[in-house]
Amino acid sequence: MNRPTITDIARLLQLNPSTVSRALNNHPDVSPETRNRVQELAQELGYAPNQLAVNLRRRHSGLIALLVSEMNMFFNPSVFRAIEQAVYANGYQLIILQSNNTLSREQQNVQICRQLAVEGVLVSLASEAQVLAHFAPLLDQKVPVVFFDRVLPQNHSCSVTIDDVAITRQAIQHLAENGHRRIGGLFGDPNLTITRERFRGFKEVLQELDISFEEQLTAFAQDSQQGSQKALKIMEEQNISAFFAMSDELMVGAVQAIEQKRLRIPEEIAIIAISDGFAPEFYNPKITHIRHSGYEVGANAAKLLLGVIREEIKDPIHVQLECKLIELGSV
Amino acid sequence: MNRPTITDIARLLQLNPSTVSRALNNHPDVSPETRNRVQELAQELGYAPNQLAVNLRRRHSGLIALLVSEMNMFFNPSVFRAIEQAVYANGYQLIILQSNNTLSREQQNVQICRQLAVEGVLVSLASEAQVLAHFAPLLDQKVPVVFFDRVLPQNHSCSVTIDDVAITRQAIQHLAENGHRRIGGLFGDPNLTITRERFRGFKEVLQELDISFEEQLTAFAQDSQQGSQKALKIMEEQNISAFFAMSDELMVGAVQAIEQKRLRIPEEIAIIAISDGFAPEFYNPKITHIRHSGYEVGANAAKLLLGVIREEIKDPIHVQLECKLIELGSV
DNA sequence: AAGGTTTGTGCAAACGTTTGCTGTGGAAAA
DNA sequence: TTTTCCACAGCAAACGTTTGCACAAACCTT
Repeated sequence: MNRPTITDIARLLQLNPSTVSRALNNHPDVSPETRNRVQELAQELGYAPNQLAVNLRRRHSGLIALLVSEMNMFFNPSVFRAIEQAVYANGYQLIILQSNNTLSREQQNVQICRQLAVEGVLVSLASEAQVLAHFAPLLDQKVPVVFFDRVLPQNHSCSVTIDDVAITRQAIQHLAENGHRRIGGLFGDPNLTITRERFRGFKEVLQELDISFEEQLTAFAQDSQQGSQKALKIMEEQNISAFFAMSDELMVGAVQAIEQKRLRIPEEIAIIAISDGFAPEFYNPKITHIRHSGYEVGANAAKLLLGVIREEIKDPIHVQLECKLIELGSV
Repeated sequence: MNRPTITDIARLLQLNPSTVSRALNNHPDVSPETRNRVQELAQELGYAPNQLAVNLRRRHSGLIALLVSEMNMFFNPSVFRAIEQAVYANGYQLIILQSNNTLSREQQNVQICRQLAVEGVLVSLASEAQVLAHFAPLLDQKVPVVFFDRVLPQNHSCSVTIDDVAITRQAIQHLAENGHRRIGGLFGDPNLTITRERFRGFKEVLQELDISFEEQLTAFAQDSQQGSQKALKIMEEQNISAFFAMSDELMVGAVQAIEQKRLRIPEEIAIIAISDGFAPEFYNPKITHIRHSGYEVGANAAKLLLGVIREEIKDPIHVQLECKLIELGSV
């Protein structure tokens, strides 16, 4: 037999499908005897409800979507792990949609969310997205949306971020306390708010510390390889005693460049990064960093989303996570 | 108005829902004039088909499931990227289910696949899974399943793997050609077939090379940190001139240990690994490795699965990917 | 013993589509 | 003119559930 349905069970037991449905859902209206007969047969036939039909009838999908720019090995895996755990623990399924950092793909993904009637959406924006208009189809339908990590300031939904300026200040101050005054800065995609904010923080704190900001000591790079090249260039053309890397990817690039020049960390050049905490362990000495936990981000984003779905959260909440300085090596 | 349906459009245009459906699907039976009227109104109302209803009616879900043991930063991201791309390009949605390496969770995930009526399943087994019985509910319903990476030898579905013995031979031979005869071996979870095969290959090739196998030169570790500890122990207690690491994770662990002992690569100790190719770039000199491309694995697995779904592939195909030696530093 | 309440079950509609069949009007063919 | 055919649209069933309502039988009240 093909996959058995409620109707099959009803026919075999001379019952009405509705009774079978109630029996399977432990509805109090059905007699214990009938309930048992139904459940036993269901077990025997290996019955599993057709979730498609259930969802259609119940007008929800049990789906939560994760919209993410791309898979990368640094930040994402721990975010995913946290989200998947929370989503699973609450009986939802997670579907993952990538935008590859393009706006068009992000728009498509929003459409897909609508079509699948997802009940909530977690978003880390594509770098091309400079405005949130393309989320209107979801927001109009009151589909809960939570933005995390890569967000835009003007969003009216919940969000999970960190205080980029403060975190950068923390990093640079730590370098300054250790006597560094010529600090190279490695930054990511300048289209991202996180990049712009961290860059702004970088300039601000230098000013506070009475260090003049020199553009030639900074660089923007899209990936670790490019980061490595730009770090190399800075080291060759400028005189710096430390690097600040705004992400794991750029930290790796910087270390690569430093090792290529056969400089010792931290004696000849120091490095500090904003990091999820895993990659800094790869090296010896381990890299001092400000811990920006992807797991925490994911867990908080999921928690907010579930709160909004359950209507426990009515108004947008903007969570800013605390970030701690993790001293693993001297700088 | 709430999300508009086909029936809404039909009512507004004084048409039958079936005509609207056909118009939207460009069915030839509907006049160009009607088609235009329908499509214009649909556009105006922002109509998007309810995929739940479509799927129920069409008796398929448009879903492909990815069952994976856990998120880790090394192998998985590139596998995911490849799979997501292929799945998306073919109009399916990807849902991701983690087992956390437990059998019970993997069983649950199989049930979820059934309930959601997924049309295909890609599986990298949990380490606890020593038998494939729990996939019977899917296989009985003729749901296409493709196993990749972490597989069991007795599977009767398609699979994508590498020749673990051959690849290990390649690595060790390369070390031997460079004069290494005392080689430490770092291996992963011994419950996994890949681990056992690579370990077997390790022993076999040593024999072929007339090097006696010494158990104390090898270790099994679950993660990079444990790998690092065990590598340290081997270096301290034994006299070796090179390490073989069977995965990126263990390579990182080994390098960590080597750097901790302040040994130079490759002058004082060499290292070779089986790797996706990304992490070896972190270091300087870069790590020579056998390239086991996660992207290739994902792409091939997805291609096989789509082939089976489209019924282009009838009989189980077992793909064994070629792996190339990538010499980045001398060993 | 008549009325009221409870208990268990069935009926049918609904969720939003798709699709085989039927039916109509008009054009083309005889 | 009559027949044949075709283009177009509607009807209704189906996908597998859930659920409000109706209803019968059995059980309590007075």
